[in-house]
Amino acid sequence: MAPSRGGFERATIRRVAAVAGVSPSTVSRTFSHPHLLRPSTVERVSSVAAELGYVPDGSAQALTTGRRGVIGLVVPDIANAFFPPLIRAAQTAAERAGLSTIIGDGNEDGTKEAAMVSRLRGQTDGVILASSRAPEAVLRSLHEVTRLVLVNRDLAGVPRVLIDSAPGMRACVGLLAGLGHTRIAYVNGPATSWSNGERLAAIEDACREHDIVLTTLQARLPDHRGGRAAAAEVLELGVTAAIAFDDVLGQGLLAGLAERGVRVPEQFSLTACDDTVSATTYPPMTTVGCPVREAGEAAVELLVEALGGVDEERVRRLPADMVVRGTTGPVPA
Amino acid sequence: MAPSRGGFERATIRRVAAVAGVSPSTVSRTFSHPHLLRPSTVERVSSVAAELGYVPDGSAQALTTGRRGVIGLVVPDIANAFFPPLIRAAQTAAERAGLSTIIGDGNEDGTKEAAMVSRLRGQTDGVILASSRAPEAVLRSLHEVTRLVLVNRDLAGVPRVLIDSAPGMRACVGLLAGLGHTRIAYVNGPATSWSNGERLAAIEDACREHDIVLTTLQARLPDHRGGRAAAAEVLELGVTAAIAFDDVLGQGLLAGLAERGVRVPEQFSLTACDDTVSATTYPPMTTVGCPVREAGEAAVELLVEALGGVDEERVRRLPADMVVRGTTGPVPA
DNA sequence: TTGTATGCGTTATCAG
DNA sequence: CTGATAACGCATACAA
Repeated sequence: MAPSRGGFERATIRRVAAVAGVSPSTVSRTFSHPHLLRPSTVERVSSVAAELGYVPDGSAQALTTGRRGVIGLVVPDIANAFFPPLIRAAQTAAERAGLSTIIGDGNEDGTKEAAMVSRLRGQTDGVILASSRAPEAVLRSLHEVTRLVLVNRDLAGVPRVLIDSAPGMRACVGLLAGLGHTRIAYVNGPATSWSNGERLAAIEDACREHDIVLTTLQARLPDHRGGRAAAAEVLELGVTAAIAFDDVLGQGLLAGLAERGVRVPEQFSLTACDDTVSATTYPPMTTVGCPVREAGEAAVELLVEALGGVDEERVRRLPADMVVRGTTGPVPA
Repeated sequence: MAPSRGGFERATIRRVAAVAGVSPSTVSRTFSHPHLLRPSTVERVSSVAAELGYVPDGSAQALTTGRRGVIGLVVPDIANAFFPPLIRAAQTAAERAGLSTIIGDGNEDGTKEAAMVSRLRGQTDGVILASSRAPEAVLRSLHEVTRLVLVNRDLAGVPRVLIDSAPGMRACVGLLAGLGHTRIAYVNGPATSWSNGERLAAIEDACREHDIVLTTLQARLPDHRGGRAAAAEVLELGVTAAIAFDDVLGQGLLAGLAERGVRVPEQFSLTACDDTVSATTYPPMTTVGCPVREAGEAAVELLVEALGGVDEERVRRLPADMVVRGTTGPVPA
């Protein structure tokens, strides 16, 4: 077997030891427990290591310590604007804990997700599964064999981070009620989405409270085009305001309205959720600002705790609040 | 040392072997070279492995084979809309090659990037560095010690994928010229960006060719707000059209124009680059569609080649072409 | 404070 | 076709 596939002669702990005139264990300690060594030794070994371009081999470390120093983070779609900030925050938090992050794209497919998590078992210390599309039973069996943290999936017994968009959604309904709207529409997101269920429930509840007539509809697809196409339907409903499942759908809706010459917020009001693209639309959208960064950090924290042996169930709920911008106005006369 | 940190009893190849009544080697072969085994043996071992929830330990595999089955992908900012599609495509291509992908966020900082790549050396087989902000010398020394592929960085001697936005940019100028525009502005991107240099050069060239007077300016920051703020400056220039470095800047510009009551494309024309958010603005922007997905795939292919021992310099150039949408129109009378 | 010996889980070599 | 054995690079218990 050729150990150096392709030609790079990677420096090993032994080579460094030989050059520095110490034993391999001393080199090892230089990196993992320098306080056990005489400062001058650390100094000398470090400089030799740097000179030789030595970097500890993660695989070998993993084999002896049982910790790979890598976690997995699986999301349904990296390209969905909701996830990159979450990924970024998680990645930063992980790095702070000395962990690298392998990103998995589940391709909006629960089966694919489960397969990824399984494979990741052999390469990571644990995995975070965000907005999973997989059925409960699958998640449970995954949790049996892997250190697992869920984001936006409420499964008793599994550590999880939940973004609670209900307060924000209720606030949106309240805002619209205050502006005189009495008939509004909710444009649903994906049926398999836990968040969609939560949001819908909160809106229904708030509408009852404010005596608002709510009509719900489903966009053909929960994306920009779907939202754009849904504008026609929404207008036919005779409502004066709409709440979109998320920003992407909301932005589509906004474009669809503009396309039809409907001025927002003068003639129609609109709110969305997530605050992914709301700040960059014109007019900027009133939305619910989901704390995705905090969610990413919290998920890593929970996973790190679990890796450390904490076995109790941990749940972190993060409230999402309304952000008022320019798409909400008084009901037209 | 406690081998099973935290409580999970991971099945090893030996346990599977014992239960299946074969030798460890046979279990190993069941997964890596099943064709060397009698089908019935493969069958039996596989079922035992499945029962025990056995997954090969990547670290141990890495140690013997010299291949970790993991590559790194470092980008300046995961949350920048340009990268997620590239990441996604790269990740998919990598997976097809049996590789997992560790994502690194360089935080728009060349030094941070270099540190990430260094660290990744111990955990990956090679790394892809996209739109690096690091100076040439740093990249070269990184290339000395790591299998490295660059995206959008033209460094002789290092395998690289270059998205050539010049044709698209020239086409934009041509389009505007055909619509009667004779004075246009270019809003620059980051100074350290290789792409910005390429785009500017192409535009200058095309403007000369079409007898167009070009004014260039710099947004305070190359983001949405920067673009929005730049709208005022652009309007003062007395030009009838503008080309933005990228979509984000373009979208900001578009919002800034709307804010000032300037109708696009009736009173002012606008083009951008990247096609990240152009399709979702209102009106949808004319832009240059960068083949980021292809770039991600190509980068992985180059890296896989390098891992396979291909030592010759490989360069892949991908042309970006114009996508005409709704922000370009005839010069106002 | 440092060195020596052993084993982590797997694969490749070689023997059968 | 299958089994025994020796590494891979590192961290640790133990010895010095």
